[in-house]
Amino acid sequence: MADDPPRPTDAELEILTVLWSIGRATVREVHEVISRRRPAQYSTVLKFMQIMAEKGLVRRDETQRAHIYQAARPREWTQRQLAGDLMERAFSGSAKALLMGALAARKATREELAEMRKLLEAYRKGEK
Amino acid sequence: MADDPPRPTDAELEILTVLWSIGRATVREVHEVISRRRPAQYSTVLKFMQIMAEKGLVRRDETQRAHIYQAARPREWTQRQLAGDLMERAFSGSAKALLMGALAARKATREELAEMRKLLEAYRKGEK
DNA sequence: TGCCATATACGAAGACCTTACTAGTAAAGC
DNA sequence: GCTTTACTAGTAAGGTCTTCGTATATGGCA
Repeated sequence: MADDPPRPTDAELEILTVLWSIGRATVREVHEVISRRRPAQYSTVLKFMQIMAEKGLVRRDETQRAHIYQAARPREWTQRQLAGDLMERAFSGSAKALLMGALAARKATREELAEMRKLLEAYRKGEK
Repeated sequence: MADDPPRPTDAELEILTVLWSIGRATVREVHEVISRRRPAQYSTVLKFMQIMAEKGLVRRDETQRAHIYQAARPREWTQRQLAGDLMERAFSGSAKALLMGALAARKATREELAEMRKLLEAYRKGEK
């Protein structure tokens, strides 16, 4: 497996999010999704995706004229990196502190709280 | 109250962490703590703290020759911003997903898991 | 075969981030 | 008082991030 890609920037993360959600896609398709939310030039999105290919954040298939892109790492992998990085840098490595921050930022629903409790429970029983 | 300060950069967050831990401090004191961990020029730290003052991330008392700095916002406030921001951008607003990422990044101890469970419990009972 | 639509590639500007040197100034010590 | 020391401010270089205009290539179709 190749080297780990670097932490994505804000704009790069936005594109990765689109790729994770729709899977393999052309620049045009990604641009369409993004420009539905905010103004963005096609060439800007293209540029980002070229840079991301260089960085190893995405892989691309160039056999077609319109290159096909896909995220180089699954969503969960990147989420783990990002959560771990922030936990380290801003919460002195404490998952509990990070959880507190998240709950303070946006109140979770009763259901979400229950699911999280189940998650912790699973971890307690020697979950890997 | 003044405008919310922007999200701190990596280097800024490192300095804030020092300020939160030792409270009010001069550039020299902050520099000493940081250079104990990694090479860093005094003037670099100074420059950062000047920029942070402009951005509103820190406040400074200039009555002494050696200015006294302090974080403009408490640690918890900034942690809430950062957790909320990442939760929004990388976890589509799901606290549960963020928690999963954090747990996957670094296995929590049994005690930490228990404390987190208690935390969720408290939230369930209409905690503010 | 030549034109049009649509791709990619390239270049570049402007903001911000990181780092560090140096000039100038104020305090402190001799 | 004068020198040394310590601090701030200013300047600048080099890198990254974000944005976009434009040039160039390619495939399809009339």
